[in-house]
Amino acid sequence: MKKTIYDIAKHAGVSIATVSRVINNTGRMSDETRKRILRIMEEFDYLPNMHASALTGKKTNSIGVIVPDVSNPFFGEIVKFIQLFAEEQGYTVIIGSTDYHPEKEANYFSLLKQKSVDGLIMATSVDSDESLERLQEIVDDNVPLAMLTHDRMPFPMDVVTIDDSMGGYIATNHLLELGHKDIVFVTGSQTMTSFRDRIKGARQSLEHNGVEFHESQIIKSHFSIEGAKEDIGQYLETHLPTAIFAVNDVFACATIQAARKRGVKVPEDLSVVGFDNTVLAEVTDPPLTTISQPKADMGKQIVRMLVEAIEGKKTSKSKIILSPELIIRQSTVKPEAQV
Amino acid sequence: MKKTIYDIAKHAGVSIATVSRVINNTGRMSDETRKRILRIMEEFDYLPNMHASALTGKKTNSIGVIVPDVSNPFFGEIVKFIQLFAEEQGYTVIIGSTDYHPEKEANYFSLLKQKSVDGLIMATSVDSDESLERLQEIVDDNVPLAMLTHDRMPFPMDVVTIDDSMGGYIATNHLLELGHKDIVFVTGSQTMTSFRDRIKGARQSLEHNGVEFHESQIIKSHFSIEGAKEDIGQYLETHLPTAIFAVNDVFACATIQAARKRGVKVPEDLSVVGFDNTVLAEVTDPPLTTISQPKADMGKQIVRMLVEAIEGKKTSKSKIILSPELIIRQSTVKPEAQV
DNA sequence: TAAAGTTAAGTAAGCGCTTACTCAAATATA
DNA sequence: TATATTTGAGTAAGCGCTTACTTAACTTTA
Repeated sequence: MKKTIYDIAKHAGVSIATVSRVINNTGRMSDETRKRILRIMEEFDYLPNMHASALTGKKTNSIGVIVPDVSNPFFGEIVKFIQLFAEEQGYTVIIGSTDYHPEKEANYFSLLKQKSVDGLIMATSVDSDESLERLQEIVDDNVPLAMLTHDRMPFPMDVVTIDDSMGGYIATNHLLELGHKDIVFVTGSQTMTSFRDRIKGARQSLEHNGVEFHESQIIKSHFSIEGAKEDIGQYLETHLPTAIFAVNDVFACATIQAARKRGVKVPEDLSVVGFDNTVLAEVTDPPLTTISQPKADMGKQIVRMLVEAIEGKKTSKSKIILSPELIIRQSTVKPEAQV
Repeated sequence: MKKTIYDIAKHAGVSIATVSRVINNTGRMSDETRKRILRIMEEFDYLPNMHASALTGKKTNSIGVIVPDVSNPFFGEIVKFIQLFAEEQGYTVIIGSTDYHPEKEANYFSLLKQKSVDGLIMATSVDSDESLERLQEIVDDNVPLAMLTHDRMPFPMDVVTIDDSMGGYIATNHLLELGHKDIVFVTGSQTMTSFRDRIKGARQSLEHNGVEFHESQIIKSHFSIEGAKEDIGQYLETHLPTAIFAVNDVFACATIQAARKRGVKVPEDLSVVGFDNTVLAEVTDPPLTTISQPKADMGKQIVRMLVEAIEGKKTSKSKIILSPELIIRQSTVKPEAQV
């Protein structure tokens, strides 16, 4: 039932070596033979057993992608683009979603090593000792690495990010320009370097504009939208700023909902800025002013770099920093306009 | 650098057969030997080469999952749950997103066959000849299949769905109970059996309530949110109903936006019901009345069934139909309340 | 036209593992 | 104590492929 290279060879009246040569398009051989073999492969619906070829050291044509959470639309969209471009280049994608758990991340590293992926894209902040140890093994195997949306490099690797710090800066600038002075920041796990940078940029903006900053202006929240609503809601009980900048759209949506639940109107009583420009920003009420990341471009660039590294067309590492963009919708207004 | 079973065997002073036995926990052997070998494997960070073991016919501990679009929050969430439960059972997940393209679907079947996945979960409607042909090969290999969210079975397989028809029914009933008579339905590709069933249920509800139905009450839209906005907007130019039932939340959000763009207010001028209860429904303006699918439960059940089939604990096929639930938010009101 | 070079294709080793078969030593049975 | 049985572990074939090496049949070259 199962077709092997032997079946093809037998039917073509050649040796398996010849068949292997046409599979890999290597060696010399008469055009006639090659065509005949191709025809027979077609006819038999023959697909080479990739475990056998991987065992001999060939590429597996697969790349691993590790993201914190596929169900976050930002990563959902990113993954979709990565998959699209990887496919164009003839690679399959194996996705791991870590739920922000370092152990899961470490497990994925082991797993992807076992699956012998040809390269690895990471969109998580790899910091746990366990993860780094596992990643080290992958590095030892000379598997190319690329990091997306983070700019920390535990090992030499290609990087694609946006300028998160600038993103935080322009978001905050936008609020300051509107006239807000009392701005609060919502962020998540501080291990996410992208979040840290966004906050850093925000603080720089405050500083440049001569507005003071206190640690108490930061809400550190949990990751689920429900958890975030809770955390933000509690904060709002004690202090109601005129504007909030959240480090991603999920938090921004949570902010809007937490505010609404307490009778605080967005944007009249509270302006909100998000980050990522996901579908959530388009759809939420009010539509969210947010910082856009060029997701398609990011996906394309990272796949391009990784594939070049895999195929040996590129030996040095590079870093691509794309620009974030402010998308003004209706969740931000001047504080004068507030009730 | 690379550790093989030979390295472990040599260091343990045993044959590779013995090492293999401890890896697979088979055969008999003194406790002492087993422990010693385990310790050495640990020390060497040894992971068996899965291509080698797959080559001998062992399971790969991976399952394929095919969805139409990972960036649709409904599938993003579903995939997340599938991944979670699969992992608990010791399986990796290889995800394919087809963008509703039959050729991509067919490609994924080939690919997953090559990767020799142990089982396959499909959340797409498999109809193209090409896809069915490729799927046939997978069936011939006795790979267990499970279908999610669809209830069409090109081959014998396990199924988990909700009762889509009932979902359409209760959504429409809700609108009728509010007093709407002029209801329009937004749907997508008719190859999606789930969409067809939702519309079917809607029509049944109309019929039971003595409300007439015309084909012109159906808007067939494209899949991207932008395309849908366009399609729905055009329809609204010619006819403005008092309520719209969209077969998923993405279409419902598109409806709200298309309406808003034309100055039609939701819910005052137009009530909207969605389907799926994704994060979009929570977040959109106004929050969406929608039909909820128990995604976590669906993910859990389908993984459970598939794994049981893979591990031979289950030979007959079964079908699990879960109940949809109406979640009333603020996008639906009585037409009397309309302007 | 004989020696040298090309060309098309075959032979066989090896990738890292599993497993049926084998075997010697230890233990049980009569 | 002689024989049968169990136990722990090794031997070697084979999974489906790739590829270095080899070979036989042609072509060139001088």
